Amino acid sequence: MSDCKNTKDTTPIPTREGQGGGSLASKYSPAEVEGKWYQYWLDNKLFSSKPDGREPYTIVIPPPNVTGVLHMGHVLNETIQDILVRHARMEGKNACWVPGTDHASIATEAKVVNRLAEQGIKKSDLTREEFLKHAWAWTEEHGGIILKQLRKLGCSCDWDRTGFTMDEIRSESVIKVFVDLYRKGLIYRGVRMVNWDPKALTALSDEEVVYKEEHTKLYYMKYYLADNVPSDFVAGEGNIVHKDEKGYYAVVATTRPETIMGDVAMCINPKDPKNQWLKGKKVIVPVVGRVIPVIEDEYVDIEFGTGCLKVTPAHDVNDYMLGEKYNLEAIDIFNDDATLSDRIAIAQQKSLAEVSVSDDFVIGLEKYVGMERFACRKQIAEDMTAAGLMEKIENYDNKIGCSERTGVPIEPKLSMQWFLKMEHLADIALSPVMNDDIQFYPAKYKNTYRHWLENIKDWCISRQLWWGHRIPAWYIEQPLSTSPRGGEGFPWGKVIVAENEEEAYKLALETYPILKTLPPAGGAGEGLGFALRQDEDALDTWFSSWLWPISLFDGIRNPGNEEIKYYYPTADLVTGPDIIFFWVARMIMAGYEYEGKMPFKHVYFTGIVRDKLGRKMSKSLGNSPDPLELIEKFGADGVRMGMMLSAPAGNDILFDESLCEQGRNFNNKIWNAFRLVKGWEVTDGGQPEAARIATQWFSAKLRLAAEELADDFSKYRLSEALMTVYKLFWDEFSSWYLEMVKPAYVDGKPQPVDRATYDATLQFFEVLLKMMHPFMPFITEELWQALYERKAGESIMQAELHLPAATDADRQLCADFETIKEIVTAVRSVRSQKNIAPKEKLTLEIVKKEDNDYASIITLQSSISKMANLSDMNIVTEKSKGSASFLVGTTEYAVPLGSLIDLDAERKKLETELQHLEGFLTSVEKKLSNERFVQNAPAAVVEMERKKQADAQQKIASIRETLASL
RNA sequence: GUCGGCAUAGCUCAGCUGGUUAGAGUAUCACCUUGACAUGGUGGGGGUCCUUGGUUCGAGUCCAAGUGUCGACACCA
Repeated sequence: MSDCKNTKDTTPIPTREGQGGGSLASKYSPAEVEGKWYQYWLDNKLFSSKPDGREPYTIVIPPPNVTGVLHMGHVLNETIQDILVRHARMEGKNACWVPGTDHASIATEAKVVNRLAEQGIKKSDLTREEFLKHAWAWTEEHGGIILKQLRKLGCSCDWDRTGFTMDEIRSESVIKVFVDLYRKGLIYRGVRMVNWDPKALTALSDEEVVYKEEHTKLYYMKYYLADNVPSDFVAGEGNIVHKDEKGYYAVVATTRPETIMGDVAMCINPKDPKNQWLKGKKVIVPVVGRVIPVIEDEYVDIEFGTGCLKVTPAHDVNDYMLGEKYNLEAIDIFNDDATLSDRIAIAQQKSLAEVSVSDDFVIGLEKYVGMERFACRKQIAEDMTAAGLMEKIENYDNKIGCSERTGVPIEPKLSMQWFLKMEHLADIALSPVMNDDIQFYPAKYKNTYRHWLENIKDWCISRQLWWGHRIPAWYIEQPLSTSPRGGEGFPWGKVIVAENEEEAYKLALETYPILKTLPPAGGAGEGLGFALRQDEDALDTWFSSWLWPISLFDGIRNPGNEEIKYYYPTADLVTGPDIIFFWVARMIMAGYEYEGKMPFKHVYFTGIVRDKLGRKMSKSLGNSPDPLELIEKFGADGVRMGMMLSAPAGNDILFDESLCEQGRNFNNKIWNAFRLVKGWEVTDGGQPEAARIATQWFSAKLRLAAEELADDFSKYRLSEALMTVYKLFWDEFSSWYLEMVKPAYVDGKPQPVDRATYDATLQFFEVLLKMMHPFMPFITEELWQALYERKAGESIMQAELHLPAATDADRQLCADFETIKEIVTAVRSVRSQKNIAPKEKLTLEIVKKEDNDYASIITLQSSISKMANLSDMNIVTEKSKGSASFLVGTTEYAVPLGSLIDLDAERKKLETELQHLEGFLTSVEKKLSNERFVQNAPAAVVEMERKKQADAQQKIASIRETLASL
């Protein structure tokens, strides 16, 4: 034991043997401990859950991307889930945490495309089947890495239940739901304006568009009048007319000059005084030479730009609406990758053929064909300026809608897509959250949720991707191998939605009996007289994620099975508020639609993990630590604690490595407390009074703490719960309890501890370990196993925390102990001020007065003696001359100092305190002398003030007395 | 622009239905290498509770306005 301090040996303790603390290293080393116990938990199937008679507690993991790697956001999220799961498990619930991964169609497909590109393979050169082979290979190669990493963190997931959004069960569930919703009339297909990602080459949902602030330009372009303007033309009052040598013109402001190629009208507000002269006119689209009408609609903002709006129905959502309203043609000028289509040149020829337009206004569009959209914007602006068609260009700050995944600006595009009607689903999902059937933590997100549901638009669920669930829709076609069959009344091109191709054939024949009249086709596999071609599109990833809490228990394919009946609804969902619409809201919809019940009872929204300067963690800033390196450095328990120390629900957390350091230090503290206790030699001697009192007090303290802890958990205040156990262990247990029961040293040798104290201490330690286990699973298991002899396969994970409820006597004892602590601290403070060594024994005098409140303290005096290192405690009526005194409550205490006393300093200290007390008394008396206070305030409050007054008066008298005697 | 949250010690945050001259962790300062732990011990200092007004016997807490800040949504081409 004596050489402990110098040892650098960090070998973890042997678990069963080696009860002697003396063999333990002075520093806790997590590395081996953590690996060892995780394997033990796995070997003994301690995470596994099967339905039984106990109350279930279920969490489904927010599935990370299958090819992702662990980042700090995951650490926060998964730590919280693990804490909740472990806590529930120790409450005796049947805890089931289901892990899994998400196929993340856009992200994964993009990664596969990139890798193929590195190998010189273009996606377009591959068939769908070939591409999917590559994608699966990639998934198997990189998939599940993140799940392995979760084990390092200590996550107690039931790994046998691991799901994947594209495995068989989940895929079949998705298809089944699609078919069902289609048959319910909630899914439809149609041409709509959608958000097009020109890099990923797919449509996106509104939620997948993020807006970015950008500095752009506002271009003011000249649209010359096509009408002959009489020479005596006079615009009315208030009109603003533009005219130059080429003629009269209107000015249109736009941020996207390249889209003029799709212009089909110019729109003004009918009430706009400055543009009245344009009513009923026709104008020439510059560069293009197309003659377009001036239309009127109040949609146009009079104040913006010049009040003239160019209408391009194919490339702007609002213009699209105008186009619908006024029956305008939509000219799509872009290819799918947002390069300029050759349709623009064709359109120009067509428009020039109709009306003759002076060459002054026209530039041949061939040169722009194939150009990238932004290059074209720059080019066309230059060309227009050169041709005198540009009035001016201004700087303009704008928010651009960009693809969440690829980051490129979205192109609004008309296309044929599949949509899910949201009205009914939003209806069933709103009220459970608003009336707290499903509780949000923090509740502020209820507003966000409501706002979204009340303004919801139909969900575009089709994606032009291959990696994902292929839409189960087939189009009826004529077989290729036979000559065209034509014929009126045949359903060529009609869509059939079914769970598989076979079903689709059946359904096609049922729906269109006329198909039965066709002679069989000749080709292989074309026994029927028609062919079915499956839709090429895949489904939005979230269309599978939204079923996750149901599909993980196979509740879609096998409704009402044992598992879904037992585990659903799940208890808690832990996720970031950034996916409240993508995922949380939609799971609630699916939950009510398919199970008739909420998918989870509580939603815990985490904050975003930022660095200590408040910046988002990102690869480019290099401010995102690698969680695995942190775990190596501080241990998983240390990292978990570092994360949780400052992570109240919903608040962003400013992560700093020093928090993990704090966590590691705490582990070390626990470790060393264990070393102390396990190093004790035990005798059958009697229990010292100080130790007897201490054990009594600490068992009361534990009961109170357990209540506090339960309260914190019930409110999902996990960082406060952690702080509760942190202080309980470090301050109450280590600094007070252990110091009180610690046997003394005699002649440099530690004395043995009595059996009663030893047993109690071990029991306390076990309770503390259980309280800390959800937060720090590894070290608590290590020490729990070493504390007592355990059976094979046993674990702290399953140890329940049974503590009797705290009693009034417990509360009183703990309150008295707070007084003791004050006295001890005051004595220590005297030592510190007077430079008296802790070893030197002191005497403490309790000054007896009428109405003194020290009665209960006297019974605890042995503890005071021990902690303050006193030789004597005397009750006196008159304190010794030359003593330092202090007040605790209304009782005066004094430490005789003899020659050590510094009268000036003592006087000064007392005067400061006196001043403070007098100020306090004044404020209390002011209150009491206010008649309205005495009349209006509750009696208890007034009584309290009177007590404060009396106490203060007593204290002041006591200090005055002391001052006088000095 | 609309809506919402937040503003308390150097930092990160508690502070419940208004009622001790406001608390914690951390940082900081002083002292201490003692015999579980210097990844430690002991003691201390540190606050105009954003501003202004109001309600009230009484406001960090309730109300209003303002300022700052963060977020959601909507966007004017």
